[in-house]
Amino acid sequence: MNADQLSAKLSAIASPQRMRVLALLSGERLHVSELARRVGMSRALLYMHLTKLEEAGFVAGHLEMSPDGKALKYFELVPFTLTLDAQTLVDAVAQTTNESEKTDA
Amino acid sequence: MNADQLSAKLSAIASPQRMRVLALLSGERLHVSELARRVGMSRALLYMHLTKLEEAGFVAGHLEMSPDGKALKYFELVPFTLTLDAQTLVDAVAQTTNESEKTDA
DNA sequence: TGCACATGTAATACATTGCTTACATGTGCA
DNA sequence: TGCACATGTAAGCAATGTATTACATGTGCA
Repeated sequence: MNADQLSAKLSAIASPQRMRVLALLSGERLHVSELARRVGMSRALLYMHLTKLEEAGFVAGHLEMSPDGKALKYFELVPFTLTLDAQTLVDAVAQTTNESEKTDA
Repeated sequence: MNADQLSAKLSAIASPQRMRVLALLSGERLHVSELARRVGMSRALLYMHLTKLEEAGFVAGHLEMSPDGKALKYFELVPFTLTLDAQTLVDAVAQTTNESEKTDA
């Protein structure tokens, strides 16, 4: 993982609002409207946050049909573990500057 | 560590520019002007980044006198290891919402 | 037909960051 | 005296990120 990718992941998670979303999804799978009520923010805003989290790979969402015919978009947490220390950063930076000479991976 | 504190730390580190700074300081102690040349950015800009990193506790700076009488502000890396997973976030969020009822820590 | 509840997005305003330029101040030295 | 090199900060601007409001669309049901 290069510096830009790592930065994207960290930026996605580095927000109190998004942390709350992740914490809630950590307990259970929820659909957007329900999640919006739980976390106390507008759907539109939640949407932006969810999009960011999904792009970074922390959550995954998929549309489902409820028994009574309503379309519900459920989001669930994607398990992850990130360890951050100086060496991690050195490696990420190294892979970034050498972006040109990538042989296999 | 509550959500806001964690967010501050992650935000500080979630920047390719600041990652480069940390990576450089990981190898050696450097003073601001020299660091600015190495990383290829203006001193003023570097200052902002260093301030952010210092507030988050990733680097520490102190003024020193060079043999020839110049004041040099050296920065060095503060060793750190951060592990991020769902539980970490749940804990951080929990400590934030219970901000009112803090007993001892 | 109209209400309740769902998804999805556009427009807009506002706040925060990131960055550049410029200046003030201080030391050593030719 | 003036140049080179250092710290430290303020002002202004461009780019991002955050948040609100509003609208279009669809389903079930009284």
